[in-house]
Amino acid sequence: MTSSPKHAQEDQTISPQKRLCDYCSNATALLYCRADSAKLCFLCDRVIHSGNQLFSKHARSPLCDACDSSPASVFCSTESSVLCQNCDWERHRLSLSPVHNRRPLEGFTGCPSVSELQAIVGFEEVGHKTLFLSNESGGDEIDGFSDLFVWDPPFVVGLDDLIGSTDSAHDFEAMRVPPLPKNRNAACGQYKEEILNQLRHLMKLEPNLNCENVDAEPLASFQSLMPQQNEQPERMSIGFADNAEPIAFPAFEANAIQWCTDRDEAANQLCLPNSLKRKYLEENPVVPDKRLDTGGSVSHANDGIEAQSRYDPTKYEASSALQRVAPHDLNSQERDFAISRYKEKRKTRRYDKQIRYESRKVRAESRTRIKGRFAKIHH
DNA sequence: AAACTTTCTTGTGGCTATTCTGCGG
DNA sequence: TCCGCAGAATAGCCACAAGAAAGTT
Repeated sequence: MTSSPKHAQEDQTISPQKRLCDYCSNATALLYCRADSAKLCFLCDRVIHSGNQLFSKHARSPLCDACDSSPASVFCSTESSVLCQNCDWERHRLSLSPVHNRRPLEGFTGCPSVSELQAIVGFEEVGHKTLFLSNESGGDEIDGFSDLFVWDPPFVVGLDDLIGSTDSAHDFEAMRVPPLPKNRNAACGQYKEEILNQLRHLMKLEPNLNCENVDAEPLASFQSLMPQQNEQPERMSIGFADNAEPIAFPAFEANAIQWCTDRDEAANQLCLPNSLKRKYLEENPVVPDKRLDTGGSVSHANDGIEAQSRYDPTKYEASSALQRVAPHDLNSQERDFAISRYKEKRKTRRYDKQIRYESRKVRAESRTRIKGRFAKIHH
């Protein structure tokens, strides 16, 4: 490890001016709403997205600690930062030690209560009482919660680990049950204090603002959406592979928080509009490297489910990524770089067809056709 | 600057023709 | 090694509402 959290924080220039809430232009923005293309503080997020059921469907994510302008999708516990995919890539690509502890970050929709917001940003074990106590004492106890944000990622044996195993960077303990994180969702990045401050502020206003009767059973609405803990070792062992069975999410309910991850259908419908994903993929420097990306036979791999059934993408991609880049052509650093890039790219890959506009799909399905082609409708 | 109108571009699914792949003679 | 066949995979076509962009008031 070349960059400790402290070091990372020194590198990080926290700039409140850049993070001003787009709505009130006053508070520090902590969330990003893709649908609104807006940076928002907790309060404005609440105000805006409790307005009606349609708005409440907007998927929000933590704001990237690095660029302050994009939705974060990765939490790096080594740097204690939440990062968007671009920044995550930039940072960890250049890092000489690519084994920072990172994990996908989950967004949310709906109109979360303070309790749920606590859970979302990783303060679920803090509790209301402690939150107020912390407030009364000026918030200096924030560091007292620091252990809540520590999560030692488990050593597990997955394909990715095996790919990188030749550099003997890992000491595998096959079959070892990974320790569960103290606070699975702790991912508040560099703005812990601001998050706590705004949570406290929200809590004071909660009786007036609460758009749901969730506090009767705080957290219940989204805890039920979380993977069972006893599933975690298995999920971990597959390294969040894209071809993993998606989590079965309940149907969307306007006021229920929906956890979004990159690996399930809900994520692609709620978290990141396909247009944005496409745009991101086009702009993201992660993607274009001819040596890795121009496998002709792979070019249609994301066209449909059929493609998925044709081969095991994990096995194929892993082996082909290494085969196409002949090992003897690369030194170990380049190889690590290529592999880490492959891993990053795989995180965002989807194999099922993505529908950008459901309304167009509905219309297309109901349109008259002649031999499969759309037919003119004569009025 | 905001509201409104017009023009241009995009995305959607079922079918078919074409291309690719594997196998046996 | 070449050829033919069968089956699988892929590309392209179609119309038009929705969305985006540009222009006007």
